[in-house]
Amino acid sequence: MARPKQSEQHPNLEVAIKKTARKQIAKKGAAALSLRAIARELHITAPAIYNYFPNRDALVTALIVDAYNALRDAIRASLVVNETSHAERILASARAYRGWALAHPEEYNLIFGTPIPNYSASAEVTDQAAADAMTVLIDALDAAWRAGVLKTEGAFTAEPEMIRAWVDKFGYRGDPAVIHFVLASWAHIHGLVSLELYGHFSAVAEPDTVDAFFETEIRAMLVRMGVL
Amino acid sequence: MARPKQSEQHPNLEVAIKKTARKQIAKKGAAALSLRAIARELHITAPAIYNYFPNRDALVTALIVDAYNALRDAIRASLVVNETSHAERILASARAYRGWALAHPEEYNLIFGTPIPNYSASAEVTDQAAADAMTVLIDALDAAWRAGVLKTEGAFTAEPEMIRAWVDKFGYRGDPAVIHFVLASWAHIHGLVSLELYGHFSAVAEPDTVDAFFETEIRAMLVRMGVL
DNA sequence: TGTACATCAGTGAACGCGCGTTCACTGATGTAC
DNA sequence: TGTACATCAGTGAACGCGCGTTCACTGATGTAC
Repeated sequence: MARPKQSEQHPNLEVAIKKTARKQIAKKGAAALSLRAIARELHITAPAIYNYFPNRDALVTALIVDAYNALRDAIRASLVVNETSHAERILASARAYRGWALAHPEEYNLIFGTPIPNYSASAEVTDQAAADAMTVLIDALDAAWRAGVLKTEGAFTAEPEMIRAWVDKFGYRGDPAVIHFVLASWAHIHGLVSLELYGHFSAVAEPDTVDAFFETEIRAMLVRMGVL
Repeated sequence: MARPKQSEQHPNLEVAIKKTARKQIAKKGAAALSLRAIARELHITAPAIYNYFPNRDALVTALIVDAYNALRDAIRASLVVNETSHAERILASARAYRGWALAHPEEYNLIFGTPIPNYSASAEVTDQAAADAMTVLIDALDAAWRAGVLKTEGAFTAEPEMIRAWVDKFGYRGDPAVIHFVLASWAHIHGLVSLELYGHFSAVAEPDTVDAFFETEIRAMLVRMGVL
């Protein structure tokens, strides 16, 4: 049968493929991602996808990179809007992180969830995207530290080797404790978000009630850093 | 061909099935769990598994329950051994949590990782196991609170609705802030552990360096609760 | 403006594979007499 | 101690399915003349 005029069905098929992939991941989980299922939903044949991605792994990698970039953009946007105070900026970035995760659980999964079976990431490209996202967080806390509102003394007794590795990786020139706080905050927020996302917080299946708990926790985080 | 004498090959085939399942999950991820692959490794045929589990989902459910119980036991053991002080007991339980997760990443995944595609948990039985594990954590902090070494004032300005739900669920009769601290600590530790587990902390792929960072963090947790 | 042609995004058939589950069966085991 | 029998854990064939990937192909599009 004749090939339908490309522009009629999908103005940008590469984007449509990724979009459909995300939709299916949201429904069935990243591990169940299938090229044939994507093709079916787009009313194309499976081999057509190979014009845009050399194989399934390449598609997954593209999705992961997109996810990192979207998360980074969401956080960055929250920082720009909030210029009232460093405390508000940091709180806003934490809320943006959670907000993005709740709005795009399938992409959050892609980044932070269980590794997908039979998929091996092409580390270079995903690592770069991950570092980009991390940079936004570092910048936010660095700005607070430079402004003198972030108290780093007593952050740790002996500087963990891990912190030094991160400082080196990002060529960070400020107080290493800032990096420590970035990683600690990230871990805390990630813990909150991922427990919420997978339903471990809902003692009574009322998801909305997590808001206040999250708010309390990120404020405690700022208290620890001396910002609040 | 003749059936091999049961006791010769696998003294307890049900246990062997679960053990092999765990092994394969560790290697390929929970999503890739396959009855046929398990059978292959055990040198039996796939239908034989149906003598022990009515279907694949039942096996997964059993694995999840086992995982919750193993985690609970690991934490409980750490509490019994450490009776020097409440601070040490709580630190020990945090270390036990991490230690168990690192030693059994596949089971940790089963509990806290991305939900498995095409698997729907039989909630009743897994919820009970989850509650059992949570009870151990609650008891540890409750004991510290009763001994007066856990400072709950100022834990939150307004009690989050979520905390009340948890207090009700466990019929907890102490200060609701204790429950708040349990959930907060759990989230923090879970965040640390899951980022470590999925390699997000290894800036330079040296996993051992996380130890000191984790130690610093759980101490900060205790400081926040007034125990340290 | 009209025609010949190269491009290349998509098709459809085919490959070999592994999966969960069902079914009728078999034969070693332990028990009752 | 010896024999008949019920039990039931395992077998092997079969089912229908969806998967990633390959291949030779087709025909609409845009371009060069």
